[in-house]
Order: sequence, then C-alpha cells, then structure tokens
Amino acid sequence: MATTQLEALPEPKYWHLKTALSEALDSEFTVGQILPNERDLAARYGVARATLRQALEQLELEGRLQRRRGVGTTVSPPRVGVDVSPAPDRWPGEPGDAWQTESASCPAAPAQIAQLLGLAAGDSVHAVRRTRAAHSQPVATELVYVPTRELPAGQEAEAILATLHLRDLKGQERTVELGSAKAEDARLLDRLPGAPVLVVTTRYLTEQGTAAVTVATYRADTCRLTFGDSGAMRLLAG
Amino acid sequence: MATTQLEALPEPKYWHLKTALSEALDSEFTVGQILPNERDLAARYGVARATLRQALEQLELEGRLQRRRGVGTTVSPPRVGVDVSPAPDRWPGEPGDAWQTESASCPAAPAQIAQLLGLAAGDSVHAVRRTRAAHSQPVATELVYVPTRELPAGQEAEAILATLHLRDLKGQERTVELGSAKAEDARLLDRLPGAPVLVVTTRYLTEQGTAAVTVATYRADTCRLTFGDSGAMRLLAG
DNA sequence: GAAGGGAATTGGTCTTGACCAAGTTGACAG
DNA sequence: CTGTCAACTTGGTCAAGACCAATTCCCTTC
Repeated sequence: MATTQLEALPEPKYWHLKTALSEALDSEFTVGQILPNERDLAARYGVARATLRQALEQLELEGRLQRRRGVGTTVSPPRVGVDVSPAPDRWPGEPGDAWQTESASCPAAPAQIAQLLGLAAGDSVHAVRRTRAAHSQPVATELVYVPTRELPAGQEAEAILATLHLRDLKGQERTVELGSAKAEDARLLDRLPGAPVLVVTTRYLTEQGTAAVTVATYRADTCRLTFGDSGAMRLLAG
Repeated sequence: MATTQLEALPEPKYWHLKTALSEALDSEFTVGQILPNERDLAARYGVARATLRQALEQLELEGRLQRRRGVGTTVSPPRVGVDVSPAPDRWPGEPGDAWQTESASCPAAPAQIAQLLGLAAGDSVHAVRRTRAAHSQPVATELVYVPTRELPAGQEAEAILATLHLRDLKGQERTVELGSAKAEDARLLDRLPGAPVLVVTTRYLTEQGTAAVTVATYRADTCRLTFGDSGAMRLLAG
C-alpha cells in the first residue's frame, strides 16, 4: 500500500480512494489481515479522516472489510452463500449450518405480522426467535410467528417448529428487501444498530390459509442468499 | 414537525434523530412532500448538518426518503414489489412493467461471468443491456450474457432473447446480495454511484450446461423482490 | 411569447479538530 | 501465577464551516 497520489477528480475523492483501496486489498492484503488505522490511512492518502471513512464504509457495505471499534479494520473473506431455497415439503433447515432456537414468547402480533397472517392487529401469536451461523459467525436471526389459536396449549417451541415441519404446505410467498438492523437484531448479529441487512419475509401457506410467517434478517455484508431451485424446476420439467 | 428535544443519549444522537424523523414522517408528511432543507432541519433539531445527514442517509437506505441535489428531500412511497420468481418455461418477463432492451455488445467476458458460463476468461460473449421500470421509475438494469458460440452469427438482440425465451430450461440458479451501484448502473437507475442495490445473479441451465447468465441490479431503496413461487409449489404438491 | 442566462436554492463533498466508547495490553497487586 | 485495573489504541460520533454541483426559477433579451 504505497502512498499513491489521487488523480484529478471529475468524480469525488472518496470514490477514487475506494478504488485505490480496493485494488490494494486485492494485491497487498490477505483475508483477516488488519489495515493501518484510520488516522494513519487518511494521512497516507492525504485526505481527511471523514473522507477516508466514507470510502471504508462503502467497502464494508460491499463485504470487503470489517471494522470493529477498539480493534481495527480487517479484510473480510468472500461472502458466504446461504441457501434459502423454498422447500415445499419441509420447513427450512438446510444441511450445514442450521437454525438454533433462542427463545419463545407469546406477544401481541405486530401490525405488519398480523396482516400477513390474516389476523386482527393485537391478536395473540406465538413467536420463536432463532439464529443461524456460518463458519461459527452469526449470519442471520429470525422471528417465527404462528397464530396461538393454531397451536395446542402449552406447546413447546421445538414442538411448534416440528409441527410446522411436517405440515402439508401449499406454497410459500417470499420477499427480499434491504433493511437496517434494529437494536435487538444488531446485537445478535454482532453488528451496530442500523447495519445493512437483507430481510427475507416468508408466508407459509396451507389450504386453510397462512400457517406461519417468518422474518429473517441476514447480515448483508457477509452473506449472499442463494436460491438453488433447480431441483423443483427439474421436477416440473420432467 | 415541532422542534423536539432530543432526549438523553445512551444511543447516538443520529439514532434518536432518525426515530424522531421517522415518526414525523408518519404523522405529519405525505408521500411526495418536500421536507425542509438540511440546514434548516439541522438547526431545528439543534444538531450539526453532518449528524442530520447521517439520520437522513439511514432513512433513505430504508426507502423512506429520496434526496436529489438541487431539488430537496422528498417522502418516498412504499417500496414497489418486483416479481422475480423463477419461471421454468419462459424467460423472465413478468406481466406489468417489462424489460426494455437498451443496447447490445460483444465484449470479452469478465472473469466472474466467464466462470459462471463455464468459459475461459476473455472468451467472447454477447451482452444485452436492458432496464426495467415500475410506475415510470427505473428500478432495475440488467446485463444478459450469452456465449457467442451458442448464437447464430449476426443474431439481433431481440432475437437472442426470443431464442432463450423458448429454450427448454432445466432450471435456474439464483443468488441475491447487496452491492453498490457502479457508475453505469447508477446512471441508468437515476442514482449516485455507490448507491445500494440488490444484485440478482441468475444462471440459466440446460441439459447441455449454462445457456446464459444475467446480472440484474435493483434499486434497494425503492423495491422489494418478491418470489411468489406458490404456483410451482402447488404443482409439485398436486 | 420564446429563448437565454444568471442568481438562488439544495443536496454532495471535504476539512479540521474534538471527544466518546469498545477492546486490548500490560503493569501491578495478591 | 493470576486476577484487576488503568493506560492506550482503535473505530464511532459530533461540530462548525467552506466550497462544489445539480436544479430551479426568474429576469432579461430577442
């Protein structure tokens, strides 16, 4: 990482800086390595620390870097592919890193969830919080919502998931969008509040209606969602 | 939007500010309305403009706001749902807002694309650029890559897409991840370079191998990707 | 009335400098 | 040797101010 001169600028400085850093990352650094601290880096490139940080933020957003207060900025490994394929005959629970149930509660349904479940706002739902890791790093946290009236009384969280696991599903409706981590999610994902996350909302449909809704938030910086639905496609084609 | 007092802060100021603004957005503003300019807003909340901008940036990331230089900050409509369901028997081209072909070229394959197509880096591919709009606003731009050797010589872009439209596909492999808009994409999407985008990469598989690869970038602030695969699921279940 | 050319307005970029908070390190006491 | 705590390092937050660039708008000019 030489003290490169930032060329003339029709484009903003942080943009060139980002490019320069990106190239340096490819050629002079290895995964896990710690970069010089922000004050030194800024001085080295002859920019203000705020400008340097703007470039680093973009690179972090792209999953190239990971910054930790008190520690430093490290080079990230390539994003991990997380399989979120729809599976008609089973509850998600892909091979490899599986969901780990954290806790269960029985709150009033948030408005958005109630709507997706076809309930009135405030109706009681059973909520299960679970998280998912890859390479021993948390990558996702999920809330599973099931209408309380659909469940036998006193049903345990594990049993609930097992019940739904076996339920005959008609289909799933799924959306993916960008969000920013709420305080609770951020804590579980080892990120700061507001960190970019991919929010996957799924409705599990049966003949009777919506059996459950899950809202999963994936760390946008460390993972790539894969939909390997060639299996289903093959079945349809054959 | 009263001059609210920012309460005590275990959490950072911009976080409270974001919350306050978010609530004001819900209660005191309507879609399309222009907010006061940044300098006034900052003064009104008693913070530096940089802090105010940090809050606005988060709200823009969440799709609540839209900022335009020289114009102002406006309240965004809810995100538009864009259907990106896998379709086994046809090339994507959903009802409603369709893809519009922009241009075609025949460059050397970028390394990543070549790998996905099973080609050597630098092999010739045919690339078609097309964009997609919703409510008269651009929401996505896509590059379609097809190996040149798979095509009849002199094939026009439209014909290429039509050919693939009819091709018998074995399946699709698809990934979704967060990215930042490159200069070209940003221009087509009417955003600044570096704007957050959802990148959907799809491999179209035939019995012979990979027939094509598409890389579609969706504006992360204005759209939500929907995978309404209940149709396929229903077929499988029946 | 239409066309052209400045202002004025607004968000975008950049700087300097300060302080806060999380994490690490190492000296010191037990 | 071990536990504790203080100093230090690092990224995170915040401020105040300056200038740049895209857009709009109005005034002038033809």
